[in-house]
Amino acid sequence: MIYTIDKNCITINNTESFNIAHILECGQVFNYKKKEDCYEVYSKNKMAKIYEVNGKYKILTDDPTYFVNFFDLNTNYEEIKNYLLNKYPFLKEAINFGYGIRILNQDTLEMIISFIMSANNNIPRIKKSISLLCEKYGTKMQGYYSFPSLKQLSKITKEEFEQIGLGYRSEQLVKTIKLLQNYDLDKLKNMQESELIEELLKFSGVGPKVADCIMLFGLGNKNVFPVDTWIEKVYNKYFAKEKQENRKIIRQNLTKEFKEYSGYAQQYLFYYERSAKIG
DNA sequence: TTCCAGGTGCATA
DNA sequence: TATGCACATGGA
Repeated sequence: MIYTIDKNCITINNTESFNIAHILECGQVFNYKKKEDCYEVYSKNKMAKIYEVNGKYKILTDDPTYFVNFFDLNTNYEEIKNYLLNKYPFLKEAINFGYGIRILNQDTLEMIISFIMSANNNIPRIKKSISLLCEKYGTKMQGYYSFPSLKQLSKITKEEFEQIGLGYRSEQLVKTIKLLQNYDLDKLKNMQESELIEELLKFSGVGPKVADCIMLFGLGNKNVFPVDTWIEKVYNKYFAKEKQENRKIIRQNLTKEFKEYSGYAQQYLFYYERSAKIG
């Protein structure tokens, strides 16, 4: 166990597989802010402040149980990293670089909305739009705004989405939110993978890559390997005998190789590749 | 100014 | 089923 809980504080005692910068900046989550002395992470209508104190982390929150699950604190990441390192030596640099990554268990609705916004977009801009979305349409909490509920989302017009910089994704968002009315999101948690992908693809703005991200970050499915522009670069660098641009084939090959470790391997590689490129 | 970003939808063959 | 193009926007 890497953590202990005392009232409103979770203490991370072992930081070998918990680094808040790695966790937040590896592209799986957009709704957080870096403050002078801590990070603030927002999820649904909850918030946690993460402080680094004497080489440990203190996570302050009104709902420790929620954030224990959110940060996936009951999963042993040392085992996962050792498995990957032993089987795939070429991952060494990526895992050493992002040693403190954990795959977050995020809210399904929030992931659907956020990753529709992410298509053909860049991370700083996605973060900005989501921050504005919460400020304008979420509920005012103590010192922050909640992510808008489905009811709040359903009142947002296409034009209003455009005003927070969402461009042509605005219409897709309106369509998807309409489809989500009277929709049981919990049923997604009990579906088999192939059936689940088919179901997610019914949402406007959700293609194969966004569906994979929703499954990985919002439904706990580690068997998927989202292939975006960065992973395409990685694939052609480490795996491909000849240049492969068909992302469907890239995904097939990677999931076949990494199986239930796909999601983890994907995050280490994505974070390393993107960080190296943008400095 | 041009290129690129956690791609998708749609028309066409 | 596979391919190719249009699509808003802003940072680098």
